[in-house]
Amino acid sequence: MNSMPEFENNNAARYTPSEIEPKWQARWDADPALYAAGPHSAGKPKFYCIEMLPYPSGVLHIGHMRTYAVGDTLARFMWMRGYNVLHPMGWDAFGLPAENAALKNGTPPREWTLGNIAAMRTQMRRMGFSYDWAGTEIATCLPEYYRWNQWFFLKMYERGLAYRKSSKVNWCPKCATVLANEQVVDGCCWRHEGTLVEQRELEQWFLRITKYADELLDGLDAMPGWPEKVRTMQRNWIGRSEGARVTFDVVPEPKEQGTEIREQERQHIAVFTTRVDTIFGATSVQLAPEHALIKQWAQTDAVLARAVDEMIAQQKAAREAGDIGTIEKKGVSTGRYAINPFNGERLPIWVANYILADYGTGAIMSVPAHDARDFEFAQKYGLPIKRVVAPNLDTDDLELPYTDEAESVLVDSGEWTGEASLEAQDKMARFAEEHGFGKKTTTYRLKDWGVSRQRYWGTPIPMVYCKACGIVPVPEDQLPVLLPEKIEITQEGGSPLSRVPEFVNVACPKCGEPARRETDTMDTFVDSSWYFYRYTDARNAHAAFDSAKANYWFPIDQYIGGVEHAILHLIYSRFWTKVMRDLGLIANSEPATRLFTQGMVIKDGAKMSTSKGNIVSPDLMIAKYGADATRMYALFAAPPDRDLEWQEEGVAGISRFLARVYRLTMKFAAAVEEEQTTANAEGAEGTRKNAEESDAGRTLLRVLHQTVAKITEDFNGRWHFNTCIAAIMILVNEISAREAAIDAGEISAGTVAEVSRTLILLLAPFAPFMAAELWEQMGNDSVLLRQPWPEADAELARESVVEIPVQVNGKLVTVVKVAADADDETIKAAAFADEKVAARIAGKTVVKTIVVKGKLVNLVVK
RNA sequence: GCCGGUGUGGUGAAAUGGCAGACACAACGGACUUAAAAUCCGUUGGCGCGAAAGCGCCGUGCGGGUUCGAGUCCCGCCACCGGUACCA
Repeated sequence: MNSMPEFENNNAARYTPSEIEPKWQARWDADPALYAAGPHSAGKPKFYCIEMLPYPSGVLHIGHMRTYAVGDTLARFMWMRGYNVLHPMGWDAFGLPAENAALKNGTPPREWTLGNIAAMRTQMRRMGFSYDWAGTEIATCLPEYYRWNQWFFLKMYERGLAYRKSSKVNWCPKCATVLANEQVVDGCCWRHEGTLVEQRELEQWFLRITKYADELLDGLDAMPGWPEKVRTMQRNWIGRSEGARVTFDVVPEPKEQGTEIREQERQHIAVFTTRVDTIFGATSVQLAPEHALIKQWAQTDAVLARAVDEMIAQQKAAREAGDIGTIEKKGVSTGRYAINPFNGERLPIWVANYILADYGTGAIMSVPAHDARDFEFAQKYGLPIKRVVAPNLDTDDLELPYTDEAESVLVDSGEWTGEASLEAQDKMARFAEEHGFGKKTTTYRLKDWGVSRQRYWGTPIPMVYCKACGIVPVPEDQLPVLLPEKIEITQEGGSPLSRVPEFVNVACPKCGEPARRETDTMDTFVDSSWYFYRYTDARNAHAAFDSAKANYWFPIDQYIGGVEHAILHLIYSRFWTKVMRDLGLIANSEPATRLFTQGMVIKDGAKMSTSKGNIVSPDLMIAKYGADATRMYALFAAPPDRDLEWQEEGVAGISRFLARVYRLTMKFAAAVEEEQTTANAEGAEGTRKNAEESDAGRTLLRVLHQTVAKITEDFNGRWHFNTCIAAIMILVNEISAREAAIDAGEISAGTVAEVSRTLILLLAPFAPFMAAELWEQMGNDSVLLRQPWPEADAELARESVVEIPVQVNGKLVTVVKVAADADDETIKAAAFADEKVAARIAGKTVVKTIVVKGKLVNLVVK
């Protein structure tokens, strides 16, 4: 037995995250004030940082974990920078999976959901995320929260922003329920693959988001802190297009001729077009298969009826196959005609499968010469193609379809011939309006938000239907309308709540007579549309939140989440913000100044997901490598906005790095103590004496301060945490390389103390458990999170000698060393003095010398 | 089709228009060990020359351009990933 090495081994501090992490987790859990935001009057600048709240599915996924690691690292940094930080967490706790779980194993949705929340909260605590649980945690399925959904709904109803109308909805015949658009996958139910979703006409509640369409769209231009991608997606989703509506009269049926047609019996077709300037080129009118007139005509026209049915069936099939965009254009003539109000031409009316019923008016004028789709259609069916726009009046040969409008003029367009396209659009629309057959119109792709769901696990819509009084809102003082908890979830159709008599039967709030409650619940996107306001005042029992608190914290300084919410959640919550502003509750018009969308986590080349079976469990990672290594790897492996390939070897690498840091730092603890003792004795801030420090010590200090500067800069700007961590690794490598010198006392205790101390501070946002442990082991009893972030000392960070690459004609020849503050002439001289340079330029003429101070020299020779 | 994004070693990736491949992972070689693990040290873009120190050439998806100088900027392509899809 040779005891010497073993002795040393035993003496070296071993990094044991399995001991350190639970110890600190317990301490942090026991101190609710640790992550609580300070008072508003504290004189500190505020920083409101949120990661999108998760759905409590039961397991924290490594993809979530990455998002939270990004937010947590930033929040910790901002704490240390002296900001008043609000960093909340909550649960998007309503939704269909809870009902599915109930169906599958009989667990009541509430129980299932709260159980999942508890499990995930534990996972998050294990990761060491700095959430103010006590002050902010919310679960949207609790009455304390959802009563305010109901309250907002009533406010919107009062203002005409919530209304009820009959509308088409997605209906799964197997679930016997309405589905949200996002639950329709390739035309089928997400739970019943292969079961086509039907369109059913139902009475539904809608929120009038279209009232804010222009503001939602225009606001995007003034949001530089949001990714361009998200803004573009929202612009497309809102889909504003300016054009004109033009009314075409339908020519009466021959059989009707001779008899007097009364004005109210006349039929009209309104078409929407963005190119009214091309109207002289219209050669047919095309209606959507679902258009009201088609339905009417089909009643007496069996051939038409069959054709329309076929079209609708075919569209369904195409949707099922997922290739709705590539479906072949098909149409059938209705045998009827419409009159072009501009020139009196008689145009055949067709029904065509490429006309969308729910966009514009569900009808178009077909201008084959100037629209690619109309062109394709006209060619297929031999409809005339009439050119009415050209680059100029003399154009003979022109490839069709010709769709340019910016530099085109009208031809063969009667009195409008010669007009520029863009101007004609405006003039012709006004002409139509003056003559009563049209109007300038703006159309949006965005539709009002249908919020009714025939489901159980959601917020009850606070409305009552009374035979005598009609729709009666539940009075505010009767909120919340509680969701009954004892309910059997079955496969039966219709709203589950409609089968709970105690819930349904209610006295009319107005007249007191027996009435029925609304049994639909709200879309869960309502819950997440305003939750971040609730965080600012989460325990308020009298209001959704206190305006003063919301106004202090809003807008959110940094919102972090997945790009998959770019449209739905992020439009709904912008809408909600504007409504709340108009209700006088808040002062801001947009919820978040900056939005960050992190990349996906990839495993084996595919997005990590349960269905692909390539899930990595954070718990397993924590058990093997610790939470610090797990979260640090998630930040190190790629910049946060990029997709991240999860490689376990990488986590192992980080954990080795942390072990090295731990061992080194623990070893220097003695030096730190010595330093502190001396400092106390001298009453000064430190004993470092730079002038007397060894070269090794000075180099170490230089690297240290360079690292501080780099990380501080990256936190404030680009968020490239991967290079921040790399910088810390470089620093640790430098320390490691000087371990022997430190052991030999060649570097002063003051320097060793400063380096160790600062290293811990730098690690604090990335590896909070280990940093806290080391901080304590160094003899500090202060809270690491409350320590000020280190300041980079520019003087110490400065290099005295720099290496300047020398190029000849742009090609690297050598590197020369010069003083960091050398002037151009000195650098130039050093370059010319170099042998290799001399050899390279021998016999040639130097025509130009470029000196970039501190960077390089380039000699241009001939 | 349209809108984003990405293309750099065996892999993840670095690089305000200024030494391409930092920092890691993996691999290989070595030290320690009876052995292994752990740890530490070293090598690692390609090709060529050299006994070696070293030296030369090529190299950031492809083709052009701007510049003293391009992974980076401009023009035109290609591939992959994501979103969207007949929006009149």
